[in-house]
Amino acid sequence: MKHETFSGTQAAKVVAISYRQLDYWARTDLVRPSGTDATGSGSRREYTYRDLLELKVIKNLLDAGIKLESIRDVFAYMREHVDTDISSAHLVISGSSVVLCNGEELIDVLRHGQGVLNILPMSGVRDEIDRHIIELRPDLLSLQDKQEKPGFKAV
Amino acid sequence: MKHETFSGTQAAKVVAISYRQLDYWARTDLVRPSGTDATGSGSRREYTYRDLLELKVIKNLLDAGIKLESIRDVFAYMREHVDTDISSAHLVISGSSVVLCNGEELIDVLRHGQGVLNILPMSGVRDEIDRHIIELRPDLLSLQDKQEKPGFKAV
DNA sequence: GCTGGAAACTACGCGGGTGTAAGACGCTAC
DNA sequence: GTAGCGTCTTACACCCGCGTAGTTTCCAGC
Repeated sequence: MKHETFSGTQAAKVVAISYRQLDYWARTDLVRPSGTDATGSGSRREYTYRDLLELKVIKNLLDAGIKLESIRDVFAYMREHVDTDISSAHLVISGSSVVLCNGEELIDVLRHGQGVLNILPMSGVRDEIDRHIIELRPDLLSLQDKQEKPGFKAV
Repeated sequence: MKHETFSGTQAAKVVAISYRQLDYWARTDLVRPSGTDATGSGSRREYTYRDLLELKVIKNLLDAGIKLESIRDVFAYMREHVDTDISSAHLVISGSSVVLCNGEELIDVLRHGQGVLNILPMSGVRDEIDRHIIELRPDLLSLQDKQEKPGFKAV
């Protein structure tokens, strides 16, 4: 499969953020394009589908009122510990630790939770991304293949 | 029962926030002392036990990485819609709406949730507050009575 | 090789949420 | 009444997360 990538402005549109946000996040190492990074004025960033998933997760967390600072911690933690298919799980943030859960596990986490738990169902994230991509680029129906794994692992 | 109240500095210590935070929150109408409000330089704010619960909830949400702006929305919503005993329930924040749940309801909320859910078990909040109060003022063991209702209602 | 457009870069500014420091005020004790 | 202490108040400054605007660079099309 051809590595289908997205420019900065395209990525921003797909995940519904401003270009300035995307740019700021790239400069401050929150999410850099894993396709091609910027190499100076006039160069082009290339975001992969997997990047879009991360960006959308961030956008959802922001919309939920989570501070960007905390989101940075979450992703730092995730990049270290998490790497599996997340589509059917829930992302659970408790303080500085992050877990992926489904079903009974999730309930268990809730019963024992002492602090605030931030919970994001990941299935919705993938669906949303796919919808927006099709809207923006109907040619990319080849995305039906599931080759591209989302980038997180269960801890 | 004597309406036992707490000064600004005492309240700040009990909920483990800085005085500047407490002051800022009072000035910007997030949490004002329901005992006595400030009436100028040298006056004294009087916070009730119920106020302490609210402050502690805010502190926990902040620690979980929630933006103060969102917390303002949450409390605006709660003051309108919520008014029951929260000690045994979970505070669930989904976007701009807030609910109190326990057991099966909570699970249902999770299964149908599309956005991020912020979940705070309230039992821990009350316990934490009580512990810190006893630490600060061992004389107040009269707080064993449950006369003071927490200030939120189920929606 | 020139030109136009799209993207990345830079500079500047702003508002929110505090921290620090110092001043103003009321109350209690003497 | 005045000295001291605990508070509230005010002023100032800082950093983060962008928005706005203008500039620079690359690339495509001619």
